[in-house]
Amino acid sequence: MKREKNCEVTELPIDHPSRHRLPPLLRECWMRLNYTLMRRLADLNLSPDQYVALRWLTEAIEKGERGLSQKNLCKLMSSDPNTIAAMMRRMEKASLVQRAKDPEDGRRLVVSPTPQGIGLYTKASVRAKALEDEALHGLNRKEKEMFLEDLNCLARSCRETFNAIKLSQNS
Amino acid sequence: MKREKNCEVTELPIDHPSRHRLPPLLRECWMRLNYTLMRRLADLNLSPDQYVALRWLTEAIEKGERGLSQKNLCKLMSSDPNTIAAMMRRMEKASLVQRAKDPEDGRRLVVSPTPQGIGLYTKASVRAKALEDEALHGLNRKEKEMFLEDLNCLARSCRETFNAIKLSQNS
DNA sequence: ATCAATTAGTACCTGTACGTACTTTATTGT
DNA sequence: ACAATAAAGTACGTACAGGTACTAATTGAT
Repeated sequence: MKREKNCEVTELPIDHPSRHRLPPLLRECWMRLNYTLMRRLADLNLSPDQYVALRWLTEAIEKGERGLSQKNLCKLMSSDPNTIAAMMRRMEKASLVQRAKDPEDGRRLVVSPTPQGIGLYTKASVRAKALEDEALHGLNRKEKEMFLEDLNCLARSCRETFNAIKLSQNS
Repeated sequence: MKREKNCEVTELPIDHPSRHRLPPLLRECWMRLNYTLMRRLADLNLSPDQYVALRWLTEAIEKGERGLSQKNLCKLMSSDPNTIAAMMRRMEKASLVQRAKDPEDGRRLVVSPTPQGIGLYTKASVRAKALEDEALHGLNRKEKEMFLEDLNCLARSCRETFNAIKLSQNS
């Protein structure tokens, strides 16, 4: 039965401009969704990012590949070599993944999930999928489909501006 | 004239499941949009998060308030007290904001932007808005409107699950 | 009026995002 | 064949995300 006594700012007014602007909405969705998943995976000692990495690695194994290079993980996770390297080091220490030099290319480290890592991924994926459904429960099937379509379109635009920057850096 | 010789994984296949799943799409949009803004604000020595903070602070001043408490900033930015405190400390050192004890409540620190901070925000906001338009250029006016509507709905769901977790923590 | 509970903020920790500068291994142009 | 280039990782630094544990100020219940 708690009340805000000195209610400075609690909720955004329904007509606040931020309700119609992309960056604040996107930020809020991502932050809260990520935070919620973090809390729901906390007992597994798995962060959302580590979960995503395990997903890509497990799928690669299922497709019959030996694993993924860290570079590949960077691209798939829209991340950065440094970030991935640090994460893989932690995950290797936690026995969730293994790393081995690629015999075909001595520069590459091929990362693969351990059985333990795959098991953890399986457990976590149930919760992650449930959360996704909860987040989208306000939209009906048709709306959901269109929304994801638009989001995909947005992702494409973001990829383009992103690539434009990345290319201009090597000049 | 660069080519990938050993093209392991470059682009996601057009029918990959990730193209229709919320978390990967949301992650990609947010990461890339944020990264792009970061690069475009780099010469101003302003991070995307600091830009967002300046936006809330400047708007508060324009509405005639003295500023915002750090707690308020937390809520508005869907962030965390620790994160905000550290950011405000950095921004105070950079003379972008001032902090003063609230005479009405000795616990609170009221943060307000300096003239310099407001000036920087004004410069940055032009670039931020341009980026937003670029990101959404693939959607027409009607689609854009509906998309933001749905995103708002998603944000509401995320707020609810988020609040559920926050409340259960104090029990 | 007092004392327990709540609230705002801090200190210090781990983990993620990304920058620059570097090593090692592969590839390419001549 | 060999020097220049490029690619994959790493080391180390700063900024953000959030945890626990703490201080100090305020509120509320008795």
